[in-house]
Amino acid sequence: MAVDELEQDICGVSQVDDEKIALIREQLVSDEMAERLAETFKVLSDPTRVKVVAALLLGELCVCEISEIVGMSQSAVSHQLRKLKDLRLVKRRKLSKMVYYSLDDDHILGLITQGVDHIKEEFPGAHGAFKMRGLEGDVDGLK
Amino acid sequence: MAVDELEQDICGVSQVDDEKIALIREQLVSDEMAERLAETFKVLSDPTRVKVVAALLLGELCVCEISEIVGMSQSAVSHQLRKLKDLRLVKRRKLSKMVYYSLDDDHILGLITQGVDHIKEEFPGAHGAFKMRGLEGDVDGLK
DNA sequence: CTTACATATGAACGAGTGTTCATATGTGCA
DNA sequence: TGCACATATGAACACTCGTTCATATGTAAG
Repeated sequence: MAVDELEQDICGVSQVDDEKIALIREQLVSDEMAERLAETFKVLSDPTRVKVVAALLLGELCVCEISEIVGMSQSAVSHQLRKLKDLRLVKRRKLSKMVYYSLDDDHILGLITQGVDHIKEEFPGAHGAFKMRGLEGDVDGLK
Repeated sequence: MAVDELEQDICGVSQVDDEKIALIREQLVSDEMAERLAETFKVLSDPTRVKVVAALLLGELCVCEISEIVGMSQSAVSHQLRKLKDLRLVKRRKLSKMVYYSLDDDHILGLITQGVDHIKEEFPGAHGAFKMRGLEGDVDGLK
């Protein structure tokens, strides 16, 4: 297309450049989609929540179990689980007094896996430096 | 295993429960990995940066082009590109005065795709409500 | 109705984030 | 050397976020 050939064009307000910009804007994600994507990634942008999600990759857990696993207060975990639930990363199952949490769909595993792969690519020689237990053994088998 | 059978155990400080917790902690991602994953997702947790990345999915672009496409000041875009570069989501190529940015590896496309799929799953009937231009046409073909 | 336990929630504090504005760096051209 | 342009950067502001603490809700047992 003409757009590809014009890639070397001077940046600024030339007419051809405006056409290229307009063409890309048409193909771009909508504002609403960009916002929803950002929200989804934001809920995974905290080490605590990543650990919670990683723990749930291994199976269903109740709040106090998660609390002990990630080494944080029950209140903090409950707050974070609410955010994970609001963005539909996890779902709840009540059983008497307890509430069991689990992953809502399997795109979550896909996200974590892509993230791990990206980090592996960043540091190709560091496969042994980081311990990625649960992400290259049992869980990878769940794919 | 015995761990699976004990899932109904009372939460708290019982000995069997402690064993289950210890077992999961062993399989869990390390603190360092959780932190690196969170960092990676954090850089995608802003709508502006998502749009920048989405634009770069369509090809290499210079700063002022990105600036016009996402409708933000050159300074703001430059700040964000720095964060994307620090986390190795994008790379630079200098050509005379201009600096061209492009995606660093193709796990980025994987992350965006997984995110979009997750959102589609959240709202199964809303495929037409959100416009995901560039993510179900040309770019999907790049997979 | 109490008591005990699991979980949820609201207020509040410190830490961090994204933008703007002004300015600096660096390149090409006259 | 001087100017114009593309990009980068530092300071500062309003705003958001994650945790803690105290307390509320809900459930089972005595």
